[in-house]
Amino acid sequence: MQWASSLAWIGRLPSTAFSLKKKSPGKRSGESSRSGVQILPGPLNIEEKNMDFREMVVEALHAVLKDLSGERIAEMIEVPKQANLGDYALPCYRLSGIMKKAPQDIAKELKEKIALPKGISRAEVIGAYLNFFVANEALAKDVIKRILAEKQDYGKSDLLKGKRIMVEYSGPNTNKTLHLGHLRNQALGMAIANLYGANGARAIKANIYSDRGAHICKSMLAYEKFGGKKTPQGAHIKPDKFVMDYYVRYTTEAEKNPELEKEVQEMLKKWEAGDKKTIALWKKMNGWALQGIRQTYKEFGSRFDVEFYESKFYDKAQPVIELGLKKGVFEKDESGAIIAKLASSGMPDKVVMRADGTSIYITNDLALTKHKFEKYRLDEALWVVGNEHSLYFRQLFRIFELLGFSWAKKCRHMSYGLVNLPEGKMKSREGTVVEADDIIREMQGLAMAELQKRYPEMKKQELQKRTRAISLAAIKFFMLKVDAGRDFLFNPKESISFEGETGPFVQYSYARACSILRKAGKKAGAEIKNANPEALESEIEKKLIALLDAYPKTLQNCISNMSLHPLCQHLLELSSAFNLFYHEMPVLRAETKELRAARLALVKAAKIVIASALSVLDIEPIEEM
RNA sequence: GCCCCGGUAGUGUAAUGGACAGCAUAAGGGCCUCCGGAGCCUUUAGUCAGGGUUCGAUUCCCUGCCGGGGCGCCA
Repeated sequence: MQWASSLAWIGRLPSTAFSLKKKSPGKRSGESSRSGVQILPGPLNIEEKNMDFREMVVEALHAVLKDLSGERIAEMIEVPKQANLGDYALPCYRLSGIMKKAPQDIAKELKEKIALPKGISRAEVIGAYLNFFVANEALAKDVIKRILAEKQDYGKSDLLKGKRIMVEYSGPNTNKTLHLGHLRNQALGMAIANLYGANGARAIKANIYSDRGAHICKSMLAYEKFGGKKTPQGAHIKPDKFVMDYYVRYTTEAEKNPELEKEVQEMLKKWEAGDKKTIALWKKMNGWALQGIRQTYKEFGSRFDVEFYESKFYDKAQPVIELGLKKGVFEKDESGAIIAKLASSGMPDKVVMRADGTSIYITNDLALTKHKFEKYRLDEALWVVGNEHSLYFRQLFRIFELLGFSWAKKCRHMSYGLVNLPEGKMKSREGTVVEADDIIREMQGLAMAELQKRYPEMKKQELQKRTRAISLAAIKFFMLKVDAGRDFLFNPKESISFEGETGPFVQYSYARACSILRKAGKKAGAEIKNANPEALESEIEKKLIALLDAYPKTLQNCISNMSLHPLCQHLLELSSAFNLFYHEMPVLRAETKELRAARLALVKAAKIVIASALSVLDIEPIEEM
């Protein structure tokens, strides 16, 4: 949404390595001469090799619309929403503004003058659109051959080649268990890192443990007062949950006794001073929390290449603070607190260090971000953090700019909305939090029940393996299929029902494809190798092929918009199209040997693309459901 | 008070300013001697209100209404 225009160095993607770009250097879209656009019948000398159909259409149009740059034309080309309207279309409305003619007439004139390249079977005027139809055979052959040759690499690019991008996500507090919102965060973090990785970047997955500060002292204080010598092991409670119980205890006690707040501040001071007893308590409780949180990461499949701890960075900010004071970016106010003055940037001021000299959250980021860029030589740092912190990040990034750090412009906040539940709101500071562990367990239970119903004889090990894959797919896909910037409603029952727009639905389609290939027997490999995809002529097959063809474009769309949901939507369409194909078109018992081979090749291609897309989303494709 | 973000069928959601606003669920009607029915086909139903820009607005601008979030020592 508001971060859509980010990633400056990615910028607007050129329309698929458009080859005419070189021929019109420096000509920016929009400045092409208003008056002199004419339709000229032109000689056509289009090389067909290594050019996709879109480029062919653009070049053919460029030949008759010489006054418009190829880029400009490429911008105007659309893909019709209805398949029966063709594969590419040129809306002529904008041309009518330039050429002072009715758009319908322009479309007609273009149709007459244009020379169709091979591979484009026909052009048709429909309303004010000139629609192009790719020859079925050509598209089928091209797409399927390409997928079978490139395998998992199909659709991936080297757009981000050489870029080092750090994706920081999860960021748990070590006084609480992970909650439902963390699952969205982690699904997004892993998927965006995978997406960058698939397009050539070195994507570094990073975590920051917020393991010190006033909030941590609260659970420590409660344990000190009420915990005695209890341990998670003794109490048979998951260790992070055990720690959180004391945090909750603090909150209820503090309502009765506001004096506790002062004790917290005292404890924080002692902690920062390195008081032995306080540190020992902190180490003990923090160890418990980390142990429990990591267990949840393992369950959910969250992985990190680097782990940072606030406790190791909060006190490294002194040089940055001093630089800020020297440059006048920061000021000390009457109370002694250090303030970043941001009014001239149109933002509220921001306290960067408390009056008593202790650190707050931003103090850590001041030091850690510098460390990230210097040590990891990043081209971009991304923070996957909820959108309630968007002002915080605007302030943080602005401070970096004011301090004159060269990398200030390479910081991005990937924000996301709240996860709501049917029963009510999901907020981390209210009592109604839904714990990640509970959600995962609930989903596993439902997945397992479904599997046991279907396969009562299944062995325990296999059952557990599938349960895990399916339940995680249900959660992750549900989290990723909607626009990250928006709040959305997570409906456990719906995602568990395995009907509709769900991860398991996609997995099921994949399993069906695998099943066909398995049953095709040993000769299938040879059949596919020698297959002639041009035999695929039905509308159903064509639709499926078109979606396979559009996959690379969807991936690029995801990168330029920093979003994952278009990929999920594409995957749903692809799965639906595959299921329809599966239902209507016999493969193993196809009418002819040629058709059988061609359809096997199509199934293989669909299988490859589904698996590849799922792996970007960090969802496991399974051969059997 | 100021700032940011939302408002699309009963419900959940999609749509670089373009064709008939897609999809899923729910509700109704169909399809298993046939490669896995966790599937497929089909019917009903929607852009908060009012202005503006545009050939064209769910999309951009303004106003209002409703909802969410944020605003110097909480993460």
